[in-house]
Parts: sequence; structure tokens; C-alpha cells
Amino acid sequence: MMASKTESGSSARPDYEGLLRNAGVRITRPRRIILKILAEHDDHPDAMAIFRRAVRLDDSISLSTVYRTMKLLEDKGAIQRHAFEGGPSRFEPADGEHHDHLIDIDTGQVIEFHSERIEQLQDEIAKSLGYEIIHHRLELYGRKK
Amino acid sequence: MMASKTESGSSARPDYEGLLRNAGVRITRPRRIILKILAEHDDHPDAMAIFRRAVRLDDSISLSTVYRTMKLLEDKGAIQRHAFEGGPSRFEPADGEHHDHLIDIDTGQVIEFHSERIEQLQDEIAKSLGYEIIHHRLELYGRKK
DNA sequence: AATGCAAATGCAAATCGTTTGCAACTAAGA
DNA sequence: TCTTAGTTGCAAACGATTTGCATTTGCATT
Repeated sequence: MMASKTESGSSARPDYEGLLRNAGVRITRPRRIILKILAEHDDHPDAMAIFRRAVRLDDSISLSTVYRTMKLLEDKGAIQRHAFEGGPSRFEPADGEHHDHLIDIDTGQVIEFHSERIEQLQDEIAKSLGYEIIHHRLELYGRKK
Repeated sequence: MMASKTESGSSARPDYEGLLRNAGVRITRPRRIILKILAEHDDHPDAMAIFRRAVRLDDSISLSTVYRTMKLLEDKGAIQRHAFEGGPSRFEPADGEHHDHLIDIDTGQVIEFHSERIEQLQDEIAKSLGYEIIHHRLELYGRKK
């Protein structure tokens, strides 16, 4: 059994602002803008891409703040950071369940997929080596046929 | 079916020097030293670790040369570079067949494994998404039980 | 609405791993 | 041995990310 979704997905996004407020984090102008950007896009942007989008809404925003906000969101579990091959970290909202990634090596497009069977096999392998998996990374780098 | 080996493996190493010579590459003192280090160790050292070992054999070697040599070897297909999470690139001789990695979160130790079943599933997934896999990366981050 | 203060910001400078320009050196074929 | 293109060491540049610091700002409190 394998499920996948592309960039054009339309899953409901969590209420980041509320989430942060509950964590005792201040909702500032730059943060509101960055959250808005994350809510409106369903791709896997890097910090610079988020920054460029943010500047269009408020040209006083700094790249440092983007990085600081991404780290904050990551720490709060609101987003996930992925270090794909040969590029800057890219981010995605941590809404749904775990999935792995297929990266189009020509376009950089990211397609998400999940295989319960693969996860099982990973567990078996780790177990047979005497390890417990804390997390894993499975990335397929491919080209459209 | 799943095979694995740890750091203490003892597989035969290719003749790097001959390989490079055939490729029209000069065998210099620093290169000979770096090749010797690669041949003698079976772990997954990063550039700095290789540099430290090299300096013990010839304290005039520079870190740049280590990086340049690693790149050269990578281009010639003699070694593989792995960018594991949150650290510098680590290298391993590209002797055997393809394998994936289990990284001990506590020690950084790398254990190699291979699962033909997982590879098959990956191919199926890519195929069903209309992609051809060029390469992939599967890393399990775990803790010894 | 005005106040106080810790939290958050923008900026520039620092960091880390890695690459590169350049002048000096050296491998190896003639 | 000579020649010269390939290599080196060094220091400076690099790209992504983080950080120090003085200034601003959210927001709980009056």
C-alpha cells in the first residue's frame, strides 16, 4: 500500500498563530507574515524563497528573522526541515503524518509518498542490528519519464 | 533478505593508484598519503579526520588538498561522499555494491546494510509516480538497544 | 490609553564546511 | 636533464546559517 500527494495538495493547515500563542510566543508582524506565507503555499521553499515572498509583503523583514522563525517553528513542531542533496534546507508544514520524498532532479519539485511496507522493513533491519530507529531519511532522486 | 557489515569489515580495496594513473592523474606525495589512509581505515571519516591522519605522515599537507583529492576521487568514482545529518561530509571507498546506512546517533558510527526488498519497493513507487530513480538516500538514525 | 520590560527585530559580523585564485613547486614524458 | 602542465599550500572567498548588540515592539499591567 502506498499513498502519495504532489504540491497541489489541499490538506487543512493547523492554526499556527494559536499554536504559538499557546506556547507563550509573541505574534509579531514578521511572524504573522511568515506564517501567512507558509499557509498559502504548498511547496517546499527554502529560507531565501520565504524571505523573497515576505519582502513583498513587508520590505523591512530580514533574512535573520526568517531563519529565526523557521527554527522556532521547527522547535515547536510546526514545521519540518529537510536538507535535500546539494541545496539549502527546505521547509514544509508538519501537518499530516510521516512521509518520504521523491525529488525531481531537473526541477527540484518535491513529491511526497509513504510506504508502510518500507517502514516495516526498516524497523526489521534496525532491530536485527540491535538498534531502535529514532528517525530516518528516505529520499528518491529521480527524473520524469 | 538483508545483508550488513560494520566498520570492521575486511573487503579487498581497489588499486586506487593504478586507477588514477590510468585516468591520467599524477600520483603526488599528498595523494599517495591520502590514498594510504583511505586504504588502511574502514570507517567513514570526514575531511578533517583524514587531514588529521595525513598530517601525522606529512605535516606539510593542507586541508585544501584533502578536499581537492576527495573531490577528485569522487569524480573518478573511487569514493562516495555522504552528507549525513548535521555534520560534514563523510567518505567511504566505493568498492562494493550499493548499500544504505544506519547511523548511531550517540557515537556517529556507521553501519552499512542492504535490502533488496526495499530497493524494489522504491522502484515501484517511483514508477507509479512516473519517475525513474537516478539515485537515492536511505539513512536510519538509531540508538543501540 | 499610557507604562514597563522581556522578547523580538534588523543589521553586521561571525561561524562552519568547503571551494578557489594565485604564485611557487613538482611529476613525469621528451 | 629539461619542460611544462598539473598540483600544491596559503589565504581569501564562499554560501548557508547563526549570533551579538543596540533598538524596537508586543502585550500584560496599570
